[in-house]
Amino acid sequence: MDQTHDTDLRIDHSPTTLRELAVDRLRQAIISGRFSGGERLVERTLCDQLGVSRSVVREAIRYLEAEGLVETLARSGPMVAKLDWARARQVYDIRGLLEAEAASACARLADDGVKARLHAALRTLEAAFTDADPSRLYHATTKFYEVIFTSAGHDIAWEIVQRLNSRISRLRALTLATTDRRVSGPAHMARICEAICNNDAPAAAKAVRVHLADAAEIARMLLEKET
Amino acid sequence: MDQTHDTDLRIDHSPTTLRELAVDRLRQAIISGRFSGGERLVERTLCDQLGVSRSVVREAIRYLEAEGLVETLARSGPMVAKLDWARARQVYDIRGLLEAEAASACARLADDGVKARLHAALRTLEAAFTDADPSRLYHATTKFYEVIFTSAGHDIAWEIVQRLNSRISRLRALTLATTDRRVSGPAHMARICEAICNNDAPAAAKAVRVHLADAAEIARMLLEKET
DNA sequence: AATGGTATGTTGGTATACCATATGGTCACA
DNA sequence: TGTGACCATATGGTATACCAACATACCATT
Repeated sequence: MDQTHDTDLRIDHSPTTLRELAVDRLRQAIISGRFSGGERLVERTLCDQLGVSRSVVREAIRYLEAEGLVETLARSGPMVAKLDWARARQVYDIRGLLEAEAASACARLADDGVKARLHAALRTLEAAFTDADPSRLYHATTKFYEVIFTSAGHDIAWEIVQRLNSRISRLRALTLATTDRRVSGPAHMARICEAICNNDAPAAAKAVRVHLADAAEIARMLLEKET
Repeated sequence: MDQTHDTDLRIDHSPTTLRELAVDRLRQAIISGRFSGGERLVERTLCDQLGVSRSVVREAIRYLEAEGLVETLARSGPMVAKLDWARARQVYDIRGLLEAEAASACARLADDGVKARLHAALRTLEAAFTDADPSRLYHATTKFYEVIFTSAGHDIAWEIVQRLNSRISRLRALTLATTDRRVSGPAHMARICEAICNNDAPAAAKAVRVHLADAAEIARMLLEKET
């Protein structure tokens, strides 16, 4: 709250380059399933679709390649990275480690401001769930975790989790949509929120692990069914 | 050993693109301290130094940017990412989680082949230590962990750890060099190796955590001393 | 039908041109 | 002397054109 005073009257220079836009668009297109796994990404086609030049497209692809969303085959060019259960399982395991740790730290540190933001995120999440709005639910879930990670000071872990999430984004969208079978989604989140608001670190970590184990189980069934 | 028969007379198509080479060179230059943290990376200068065109340099920079080694400021261009203790601490924490989990899994799964490779890696590590060869020590340590992660099937976690390691590479080189104060380096590794070879998962995880706590402590002192 | 050549498409690599912006300096003027 | 206008330079961002290598599909010859 003290250094904001410094940056307060700073001009919001936001020169969002074309490249950043292209990265976002492409990432979103992959995440949303617009491009399916294994699909080739032909540079010049993307130039037309995005309305930018090859330089921009190529640099965007390099970025997404380093993110793990795109893999470039030797002489065949870039394609959307494929996802099998062996890899997805690893992603869920790593998320479990990082998110449990973050929730634990958050529970130890949470003050009233954090708790308020967490409750707010939970409310929009529940609203999105009752409205059956997948996109809002997706973003609300992300926001919920963002509060946990950033208030715990785990910036880098949050970067990693976001990257992992975009890799399994299709699965994530599916699991979020499949939660009609159980009331798991918001119920799990509510338990996480409750544990953090009670400053109960072990309970928070446990609640996160339960939620992720559940999500991973749903993901496994989805993945093994479709192959 | 059986599929090598298939690929034996296969031409070793190594289409290492200029871009990959550029990425490796730049990464190595940053890791080795050739470019220090905060230093600007002027594109056209890099073109001359690397002997490639701007396209290649720019794409390489995008890759390293996504890796977290380079950050691009709004209208000032790319620069080598800086590292403070707040971020380094997070990196050590995350490494602790991932490496402990990997060592644990490795200890559960390790068969004779894994144990042999682990011992081999440990021997070259110890040799590099007695020879006081920092570069070999660095690579041997990396190799040691690579055996642990890959034999545990934690490919993705290994990717993440490697990325984190390149971020703190300067620190890592320093901590590896500073271990004359204690005999910690290879001694810790030996204990990790021993626990895994005894298939003692909890001991392996604990040994990893001890080693990392030690490394983090050295890193903290180094970082706070130089600022 | 098998073989060998050919055409096309895609990519990697490069060079170059143009524009916008930031920076720093110079110079005229108050 | 200080101030503001102005310009030159450096740099990043973007677009475009070109070429070579390679893979794939297709076609012709035997």
